[in-house]
Amino acid sequence: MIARVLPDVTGLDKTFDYAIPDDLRADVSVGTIVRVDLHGRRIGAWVVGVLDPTDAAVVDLKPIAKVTGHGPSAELIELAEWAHVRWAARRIRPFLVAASPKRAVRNVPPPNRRAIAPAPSSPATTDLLAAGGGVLRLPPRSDVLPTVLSAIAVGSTLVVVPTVSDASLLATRLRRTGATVAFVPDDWAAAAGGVDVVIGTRSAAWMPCADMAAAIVIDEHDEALQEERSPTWHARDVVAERCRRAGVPAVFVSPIPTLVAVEELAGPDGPVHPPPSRERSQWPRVEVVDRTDEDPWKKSLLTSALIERIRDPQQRVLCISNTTGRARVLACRGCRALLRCENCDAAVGLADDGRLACRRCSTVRPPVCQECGAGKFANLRPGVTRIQEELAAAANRPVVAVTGKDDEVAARSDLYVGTEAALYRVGPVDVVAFLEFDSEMLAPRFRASEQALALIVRAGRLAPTVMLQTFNPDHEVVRAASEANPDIVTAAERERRSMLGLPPFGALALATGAFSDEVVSQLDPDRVQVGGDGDQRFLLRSTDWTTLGAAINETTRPPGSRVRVAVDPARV
DNA sequence: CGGACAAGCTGA
DNA sequence: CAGCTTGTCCGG
Repeated sequence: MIARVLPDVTGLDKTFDYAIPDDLRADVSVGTIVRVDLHGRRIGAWVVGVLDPTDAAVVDLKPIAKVTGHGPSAELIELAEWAHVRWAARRIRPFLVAASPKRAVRNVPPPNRRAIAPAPSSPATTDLLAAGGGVLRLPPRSDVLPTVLSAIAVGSTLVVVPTVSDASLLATRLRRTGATVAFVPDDWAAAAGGVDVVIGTRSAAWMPCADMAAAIVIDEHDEALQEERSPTWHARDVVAERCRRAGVPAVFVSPIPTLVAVEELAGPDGPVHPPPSRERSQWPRVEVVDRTDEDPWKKSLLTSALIERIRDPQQRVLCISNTTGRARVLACRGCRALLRCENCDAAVGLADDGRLACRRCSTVRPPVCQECGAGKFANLRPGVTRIQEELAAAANRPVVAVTGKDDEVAARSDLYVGTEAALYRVGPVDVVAFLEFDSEMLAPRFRASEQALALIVRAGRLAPTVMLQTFNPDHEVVRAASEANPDIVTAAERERRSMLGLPPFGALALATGAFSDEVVSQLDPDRVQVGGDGDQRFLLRSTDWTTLGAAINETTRPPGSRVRVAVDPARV
């Protein structure tokens, strides 16, 4: 027999045929990780096909040198081939690396499943699984354990969770119920053998799950589910396609399902959710501080409502302020309106030439207020140090600045200030206050609304009360959060994106880096529309992901080019 | 990717 | 023309 092999070598995306020696015959099948001699060196490789000798024209084949161990199943190799078009990856290798064990796995243990399945406790999940899967909307402060237990009742379940800490916490709780758990990628072998639950972060989408009967993606809206390096694959989409191919139901759980999930993964009736009163009870209390009555250029970010909170020594408060690397937010001195793009409604900043420029759609207009025609503006964005000083003075207690670099917040305090990264560094508090929520909500990115709502969800898990200081109290994000009704954002997003042909109504990619212009010029204009977005920065649009990915993969890269293609970028 | 080999450049 | 660099090709 002959093994067709893909080398685990960067820059070599080509298959080679090797003879399978008789003594290795039983150990070699599609997915096996082997070592072979190629061009004078011994390299690792995946077996991607096993052929009959009559199929191969070549006679003189070298033998496989050694069998390293088990690797991704044939189904996952096919999924990798799909993903390489879906995310316009030049090579299949990164996906096979994601699907392979970190260390050689010689033996796969026998199945280890709990004899009696734990009682299902989420009827909604049971119904969704029976209906072939869908989207389950569970409020921020609810527990996902019943959902996973209901899935286990059906059979082996693959569970994807955005963060390591949440995944290991859930794994521990699942073990306590008596379920057998493989925490991947560490327990790759156990997962391949067969357990009740295979659980892990993003990469779990590529992990083995013997006799998979269901898959659950937790916090489908979370950006951590997308790989930030190219290829920018998204665990939600990988799991959806994997389950579709396997004929297995998948449930996507989130307090705020993305428009992509609602349109593509939910049933015709949309996401399944608890009755509004119950959903509302597990959302944080959202306190909207309307700043439109203030003088935006005179007043600091400390509103009277906030000062009242931080002066209360019983209250642990985390203040979130975005100061670094953000577009400036301007307000009109005449009518106090926030300056917005006339084309797409995003907040606009002052460009170097003195005109107003939108970073979302690149529309430029003269420095004139869209509401009253005045030409004088106030910059609404002070620095973080000043905020810290102001907070300390107003609260009359020390303020800890949570900076990006500290792993742990050193000083124990009850009053913190930081950027949104602080939401992942500070423990439970009483209040999370977004000092300038407009910079999140109106950020010049097409997913800004969903991302702003995600911040409220994150904050709502740290604190029972979330404060939003805003000049736009009627904005869809503010209303959705206060009313605990994510449909408000979904409806607005659906209208906007279907009009602009943005995902899920079209395919989008961002090409950056040296020689991007040369690569982009090769794209077939009938299939891909190219928009310039600055020097060596191009937005690529198409009708669907397959067309876009195939067209990008057909391009050739000139030597020395460092072109990065981000398909379905989270932040443009 | 990395080895092999060819073609091009340099200096004595 | 040896000795070195640079570029292109190819591997089973």
